[in-house]
Amino acid sequence: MKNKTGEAETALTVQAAAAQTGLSVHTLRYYERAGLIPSIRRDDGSGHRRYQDRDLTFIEFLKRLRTTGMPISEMQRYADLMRQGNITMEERKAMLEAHRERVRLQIAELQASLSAIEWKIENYDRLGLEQAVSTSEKEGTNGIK
Amino acid sequence: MKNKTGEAETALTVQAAAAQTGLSVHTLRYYERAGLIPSIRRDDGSGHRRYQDRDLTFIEFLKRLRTTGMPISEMQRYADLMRQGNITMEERKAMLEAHRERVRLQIAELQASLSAIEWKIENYDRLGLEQAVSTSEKEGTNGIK
DNA sequence: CCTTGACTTAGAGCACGCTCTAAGGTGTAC
DNA sequence: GTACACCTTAGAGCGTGCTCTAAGTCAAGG
Repeated sequence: MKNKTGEAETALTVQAAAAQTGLSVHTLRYYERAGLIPSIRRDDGSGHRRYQDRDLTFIEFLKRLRTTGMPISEMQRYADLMRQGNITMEERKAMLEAHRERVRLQIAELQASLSAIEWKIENYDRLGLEQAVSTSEKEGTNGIK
Repeated sequence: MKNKTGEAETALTVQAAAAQTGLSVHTLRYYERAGLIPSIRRDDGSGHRRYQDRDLTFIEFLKRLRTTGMPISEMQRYADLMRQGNITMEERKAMLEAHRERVRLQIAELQASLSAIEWKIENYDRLGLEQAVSTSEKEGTNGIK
């Protein structure tokens, strides 16, 4: 959905920005109100939001943070630091480093869980349609409800 | 925290089960009420829950499903199927297979986000304490608030 | 001019997954 | 027998992250 030759076109409406980022219009406004997004420029007459390329780039980054489970409150802190300028670079970097570790842990946990799930699926294969009782479930058949 | 030589001891109280699984007492009862856990046996006189090894094993599996983002409603469906016995094995296996794909996707997404975060951290290193404006943020310094 | 439609705001509402409360039962220790 | 710890239940409450509503503004088209 690039404009012409892919050069700076800027100025998307909130709808267009929603379409492009995959967030809802509501969520975009919510993020801005929450102070996560710095400043979105407005159209002179109407006061409507006009998303520029750098806004969209930053929103993509915010999406990364959310995807990886960073709470809104921490993203607010990060955005606050950005607003304070360069003197906060170290702290921002430290936040990202801490978050990086959490993400690595998350990935490791998911991988362990994936293994467990795969193992369970293989169990269903092994004990397939002949026998039933799997290695960790001997329930069923007793009408509990 | 195994009992003696690590053999079958069964019969943990809800507190002990909570300690062992890392879930709260409240959550254990909530899961049972929600029909996620099949049956937990009760003490004759008091009616108190007595968690057996297989209960704990199954709870660990439930934790895997939750960790990987399976909604409670879907876990309820899975537990329902278990209660219906062996004829539902295929459907249960299908559920796990579908979930496995979602988990794989999640991991891929997390890894992509991790890369983005790492890249951003490296940016802070590169533009370090000398210059400030990073590749995707030229905010700051304009007192918005 | 006036309708249409996309936008604006502040604030209410909602789904999810717990988490806690209130009122009461059981059983062991003194 | 009574204090105490620990359990039971049904149901209310809560934090998070959206999601939606109501009331109003603006600009372009007929």
